[in-house]
Amino acid sequence: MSHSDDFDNLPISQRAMARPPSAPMLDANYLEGLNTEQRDAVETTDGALLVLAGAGTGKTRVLTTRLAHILNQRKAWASQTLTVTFTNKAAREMRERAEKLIGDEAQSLSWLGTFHSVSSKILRRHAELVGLESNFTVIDTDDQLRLLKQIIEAENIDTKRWTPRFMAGLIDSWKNRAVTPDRVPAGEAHEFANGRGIEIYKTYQNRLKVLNACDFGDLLMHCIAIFQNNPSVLADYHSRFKYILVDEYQDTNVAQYLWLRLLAQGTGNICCVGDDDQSIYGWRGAEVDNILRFEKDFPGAKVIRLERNYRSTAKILACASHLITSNQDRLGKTLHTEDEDGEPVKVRGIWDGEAEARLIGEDIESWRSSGRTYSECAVMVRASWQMRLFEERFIMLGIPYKVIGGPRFFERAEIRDAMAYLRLIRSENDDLAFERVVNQPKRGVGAASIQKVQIVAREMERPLTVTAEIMMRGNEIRGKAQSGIRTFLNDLERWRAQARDIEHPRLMEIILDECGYTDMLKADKTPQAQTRLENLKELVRAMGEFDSLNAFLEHVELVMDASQGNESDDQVQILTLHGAKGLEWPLVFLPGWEEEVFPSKRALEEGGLKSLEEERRLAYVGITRARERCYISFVANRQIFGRWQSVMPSRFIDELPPQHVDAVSETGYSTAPDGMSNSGFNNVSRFDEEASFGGSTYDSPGWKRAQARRTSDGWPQKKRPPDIEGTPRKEKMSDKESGAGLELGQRVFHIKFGYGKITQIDGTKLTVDFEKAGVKKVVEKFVEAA
DNA sequence: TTCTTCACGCTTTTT
DNA sequence: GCGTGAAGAA
Repeated sequence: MSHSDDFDNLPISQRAMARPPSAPMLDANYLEGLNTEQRDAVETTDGALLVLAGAGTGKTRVLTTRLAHILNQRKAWASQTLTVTFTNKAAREMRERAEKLIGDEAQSLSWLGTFHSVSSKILRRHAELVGLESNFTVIDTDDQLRLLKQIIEAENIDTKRWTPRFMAGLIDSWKNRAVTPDRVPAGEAHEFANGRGIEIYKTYQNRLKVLNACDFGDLLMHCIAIFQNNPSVLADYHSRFKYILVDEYQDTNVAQYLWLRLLAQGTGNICCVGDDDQSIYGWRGAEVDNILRFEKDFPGAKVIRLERNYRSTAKILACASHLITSNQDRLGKTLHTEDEDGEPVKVRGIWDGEAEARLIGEDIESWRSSGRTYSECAVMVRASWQMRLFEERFIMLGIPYKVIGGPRFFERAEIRDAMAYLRLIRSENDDLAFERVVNQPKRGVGAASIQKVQIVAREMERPLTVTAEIMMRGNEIRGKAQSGIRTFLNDLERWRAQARDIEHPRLMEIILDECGYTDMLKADKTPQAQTRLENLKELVRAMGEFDSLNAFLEHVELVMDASQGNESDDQVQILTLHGAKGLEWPLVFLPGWEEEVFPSKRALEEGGLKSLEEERRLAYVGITRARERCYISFVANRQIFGRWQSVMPSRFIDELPPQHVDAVSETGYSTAPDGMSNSGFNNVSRFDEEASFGGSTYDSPGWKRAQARRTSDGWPQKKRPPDIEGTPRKEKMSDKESGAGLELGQRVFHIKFGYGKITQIDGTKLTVDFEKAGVKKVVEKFVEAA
């Protein structure tokens, strides 16, 4: 992105001219307004430093000010600092804020970016060291899955039983831990098709090399390999990077940790900023351990805690802090504020999801009519399926809203198709792109014909495009497929020629029109076709912002988010808790706090205690997003995947400090059937009387339908297909019988009852003395060592 | 080859 | 409840 690359590469004389001695020192007033700890974190520039920055303690400010301070103190040129973030958004924000502090010099922060973009930049300089060319492509998940599917099928393994997705997950988890094919632990090798996973991993890596491609994990893996095997290259980066800054350190995985450690060995000047209580990406390989172990990994490291919160009212903060103390694995911080108490956090029990959406809609309307704005409100859910209800309700009420983090622009099918055409123009080696669009739009080239070409291509070791051309000449393909491939190849040839003297956005239009894609969408009368056409127009527009086709393609591969405009619109934000990190609103709604929804059922089944703690951190993140008001709610009945279920309030609700909470029943929770306890919620709202309101109160159609589906025990019928033998599946907590490996007197954890000590063992039956309930209970399942 | 039908399975998300 | 993906039918 930045053009003025490295000062390091300039002769000293030119460096001096590039930056005259009279360059104004920044006013030191950028340090003003920082508290003692923040200032300490900014000024401790040398050595290893861990900044434990709690929610709302000014983390980004410290990071950017620190960067400015290093430059201002003339400790390094901008190009000698390395700053890594996780998302493009965070990188963009850092750059913008740095620009405000140091002006144009921020342009020279050429090593500020995501782990992946920095890695890709490094890798392009040394690609030959790992057998790639410097113009390698970065493939995304979709291409990755199709590639894996081919490989697994070629190995004659049933792709239904051993899905490419599962294999992709394994490869991902290996790459997250920087595990190369020859280092896969024996135990994990058996997880896929009786140990053939390693073979597939190897073949996959080889295929990538042939395609001159990388997946996202490879960007880091290859860098690590280069550093480890080429001391001179590493030494070069050691002298280059005088200061290293890392954002969101709690989200680093093992590979990223190794990457950082290799680079930090040089000067030892590394500053990591993070918050162990906000680590919510364990499921994609993040290791909280990295932050917990920091002082061991970097001996002599200093740790600074930022505990003064500038965001939330005292009551909101008290709720969040109290909740998170239920977690065992933490470094421990005590957030405090000098803000006023504010309103207590409101906890509401509601009849069902529709009533919940109605109520929140009303709250937002009254917030708005009291002179506040929609954009000051956010609804944060655990899973994206929960968003639908709110969207429907907001549409009905005419509340403007915006869903954050919906389907990504560059992941839409039509955009990916268009991109595939461009990739084929760029390089005839792009087999994945060829497969994607030979028959898109339909040219009568079916699976059978494509397979024919693939077989020959493999034998000749040539790309599909070239092979197809040769087969055409040899008349080896007949019928519809013949003419289809013929026109496809001719078109490609023509477009390639045109690419040389036509502006690339115009070329895109020509391709889409001539290949029949536009016509195909125009003929399609479904409403989606219209939006697809508009998306393609947007793509053409976006291409105009880049100098060349290559520049555009390279950008898209790493920065998969289209910058969305009109941020200034006054809209309520609907987003997932994961999407909310780093953001804040005056008014925050946290609906859906029910057991098995939040904490999510899958998380508990698969990850046990570790996941439960992560879910709790998610709750913590949610509450701490609120500045002024926080509304938590749960329902008695919820439709999940179209099935009605009675649900229990989330355990997290009972973990809130009662003195800071205002608990209310809004819609007859107290009269809920199916033996639901009323949990002390006795108020009755107007919805209870107004069954005609349109939602599903007691005698609404929705409720009747739900009743009809219920079996005699009050639970919905479930169709449970028999488990297929051999189906890969992680061990569920619910399948784990207790007793195995547990001893008398051992401290254990139970998903429902919490911590306790085993007082008696009788086969699989354990008698456990639970700390919380203060009761002895006999339990058979859901127990694990604490 | 393409159209139709049936079964499955389904957090979270970035790069 | 909905979209995907594979097997069978035209």
